Amino acid sequence: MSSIKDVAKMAGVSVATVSRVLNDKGYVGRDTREKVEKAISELNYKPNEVARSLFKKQSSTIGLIVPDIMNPFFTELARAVEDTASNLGYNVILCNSDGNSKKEQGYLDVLQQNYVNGIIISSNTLTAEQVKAMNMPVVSIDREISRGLPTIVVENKNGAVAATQFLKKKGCKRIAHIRGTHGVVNAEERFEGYKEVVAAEEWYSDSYIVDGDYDMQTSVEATLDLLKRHPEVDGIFAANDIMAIGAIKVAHQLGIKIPEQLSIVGFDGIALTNVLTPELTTIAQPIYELGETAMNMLVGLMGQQPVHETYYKLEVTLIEKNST
Amino acid sequence: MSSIKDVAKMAGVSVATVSRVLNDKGYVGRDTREKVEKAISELNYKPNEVARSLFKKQSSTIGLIVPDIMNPFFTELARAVEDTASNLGYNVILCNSDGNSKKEQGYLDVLQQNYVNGIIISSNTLTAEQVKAMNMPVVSIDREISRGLPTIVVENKNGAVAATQFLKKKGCKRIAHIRGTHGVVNAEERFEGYKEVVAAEEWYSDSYIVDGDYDMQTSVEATLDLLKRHPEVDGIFAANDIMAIGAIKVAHQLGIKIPEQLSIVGFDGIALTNVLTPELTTIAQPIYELGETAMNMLVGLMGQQPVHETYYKLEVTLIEKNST
DNA sequence: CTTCATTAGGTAACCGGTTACACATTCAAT
DNA sequence: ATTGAATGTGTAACCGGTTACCTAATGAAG
Repeated sequence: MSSIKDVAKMAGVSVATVSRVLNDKGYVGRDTREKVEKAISELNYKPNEVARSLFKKQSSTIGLIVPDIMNPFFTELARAVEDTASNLGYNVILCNSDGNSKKEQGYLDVLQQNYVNGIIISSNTLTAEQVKAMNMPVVSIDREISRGLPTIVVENKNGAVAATQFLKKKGCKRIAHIRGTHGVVNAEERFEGYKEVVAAEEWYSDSYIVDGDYDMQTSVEATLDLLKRHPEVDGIFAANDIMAIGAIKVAHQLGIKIPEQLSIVGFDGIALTNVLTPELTTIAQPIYELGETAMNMLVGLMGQQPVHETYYKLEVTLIEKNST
Repeated sequence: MSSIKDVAKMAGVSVATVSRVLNDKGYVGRDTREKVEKAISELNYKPNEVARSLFKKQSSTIGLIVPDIMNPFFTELARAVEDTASNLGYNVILCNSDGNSKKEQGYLDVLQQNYVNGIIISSNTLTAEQVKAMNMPVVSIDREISRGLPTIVVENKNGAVAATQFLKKKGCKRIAHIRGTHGVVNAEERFEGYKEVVAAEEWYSDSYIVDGDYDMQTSVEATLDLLKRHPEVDGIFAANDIMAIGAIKVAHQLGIKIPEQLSIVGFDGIALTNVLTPELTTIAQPIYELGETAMNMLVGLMGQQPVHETYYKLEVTLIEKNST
C-alpha cells in the first residue's frame, strides 16, 4: 500500500500539497495539481481512512445494535439503515445483542473504542446513564429508552386498538391476545391497546391473554394452550407477525379454518406476511422508514447540526389480507 | 474522552508504562501497575482503537459484502459471520451490493481505506484481478470467483441430483425445474444436476425448464407459465427456497393440491421453510456453518498463519417435509 | 567487590494522514 | 516604486496509541 509520502515523493512535492489536492482545500497550482493527480493514479493511491479518522476524531462509521438480525423486522431495519448510511457516506458495523445486556455493553465499548460517530440501537435493558456515558449520539429505535433521548417508535397502542377493533368489526365474538415479551415497552403498549377495546365486553376475562416471547416457538405453545382453554375464540390479535404465523400453524394442525372459524391479525408488516398462505392481515409498521429516519436523525446529531425533532412516533397501517 | 496521556499524568508515569499495563507486555512494577489501573478506572479510560489500528495496520474489523441482507439465506449467513467474528474479537461492516458491480467496487474501496483486515464476499461479478488488487485476504462464499482463491461453497450439483431423484422416487412422472439467476455459478450447477437426472427420460424436453431470478416475483410468473404449458407436471425442483415458495403460492391459486397433485422441492434450507404450510422439502445448506467456516478461514489468512485448506465444498442434506 | 542478567520505566520515533503557520512569489492598486 | 492581498508550497506539530532503545537499580553469581 502506497502512502501519501510515496505520492509526494513521486510528484516532487510535500505531503501537505498532496493532502490539499486530496481534499480540494487551500491553494494548489494547476501544474502541481496535475503532477499530484498523475502520481495518485499511477500508484493507485487511496488515502488511509484510519489515519484520517484519528486526526478528525470522526470515523464515518456508525454502530447498529439489534437483538437479532434473523428477526425479519430487524433485517429490514438493518437494510434501511445500511442503505441510508451508505448514501450518506457512512459504514455500518452490525451487532447482534440477543437482547443480552452483557453483550450489549460489550458492543457499546467496542464501538466507542472504534470511534464510531454514533449508534442506532434497539434495546430493552439500556439505561439513560449508559447512553450518556457513551458521549456520542445514540438513537433508540423501536423501543423507547428514556424520554428526552432521541427515539423513533411507532403508534403501538393505536395500532393494537385498530387491530382489535377490526376483529370486532369482522364479527369476532371472542378476541384473544398473544402478548409479546414481558418488559418490552412496545409489547406492553400493544397489550394496552387490546385491553382498551375488549375490557368492557361482557365476555372478557384475563384468561383470553396468553404470553408469547415474540417468537414462533412460544407462540405455538401459547396458542395451543389458549385454544384448549377457550375453543370458542374466533379472533386473535398477536403482538407481532411471527407469533401470528405460529398461531396460524396451530390452527392448521387443529383443523381450524382461517378465516372462516378464526381470524388472526399480526403486527409489524414484515415481508414474510405476503409469502404465506393465507397471507396475514397485520398492522404494518413503516419499517424501512423507521431505519431511514433513524439514520438521518443520527447524521444530524453527529454533525452537531441543530436537530429540530428528536422524537418520532410513526403511524402504522392496517393491511387487510386473507387471514381475517 | 480521556487519552493515554491523561492516564499517564494522573498515575505519574509515562505513556509507555500505561501502554505496557494495557497490553500486559514488558516489565511493570507491582505498585506502578496498581497506580495505573486506578487511574484507568477512575478516568473510565478506554484505549482508542483507531490510534491502535493505525500503528498496527490492523483494524480488527472485517467487511461482509452480500447481495442483499433481506434474502434469508444471507441473513443467516450474516448472523453466523457476525457471531464468529464477535467471538474472535472482530467487528463486521455490513455491505449490501444488490449484485451491482459498481456498488460492490465502491464498498471494496471503502473497506480497503478503512483498513479492514479481510473480506467475506458473495459476488458474481468480482474478478480475480479485483481480488488481487485488494491486497488483503478475501474469502468468497456461496459463489466461486476463481479457482485458487479462498472459497466456501456447497455441493450444488449433488444436491440438485438428490432433489430430482427424490422427486422421481416419490413417483413424479414429469419433473420441471425453475432455474436460478443466469450467470450465477450455483444456479448453473443446480441446473446441471437436474438435467443429469432427467435428460435421459423419454418425456423430457427443455420446455420443462423455466427461468426465475432467485426471487419470489419471477418465480410466480415462471410457474404460471410452466403450469399453463405443462399441466401434467407433478414435480418441481426450484433452484432455491424462495422460488419454491412462489411455486407453492401459484399452486394454491390454481387449486392444485400439494403434495397430492404436485410435489415441490427447494434449495437452501432457510428458516422460513419451517414456517410455511405446507412446510417445504428442501436441500438444506449448512448456512450457519458456511459463515462460520468462512470467518474462521479469514482469521487464519489474516493472521498469516499457514492455512491448511482454502477450498471447502460443504455437503447438503435433503430435508423431507410435507411439500412432497 | 566485580560483573552481568533481570527488572523497571522513561524518551522519542513511528503509523499516515491534516492543518496552522511561515515564507515566497505574483500582481493589481496607489 | 511601494504596498498589501491573493496565491502557492513547505515545515512541523498533532491525533493517540505502540515499541525500539536507552538508562538505572537490584540482586545473584563468581
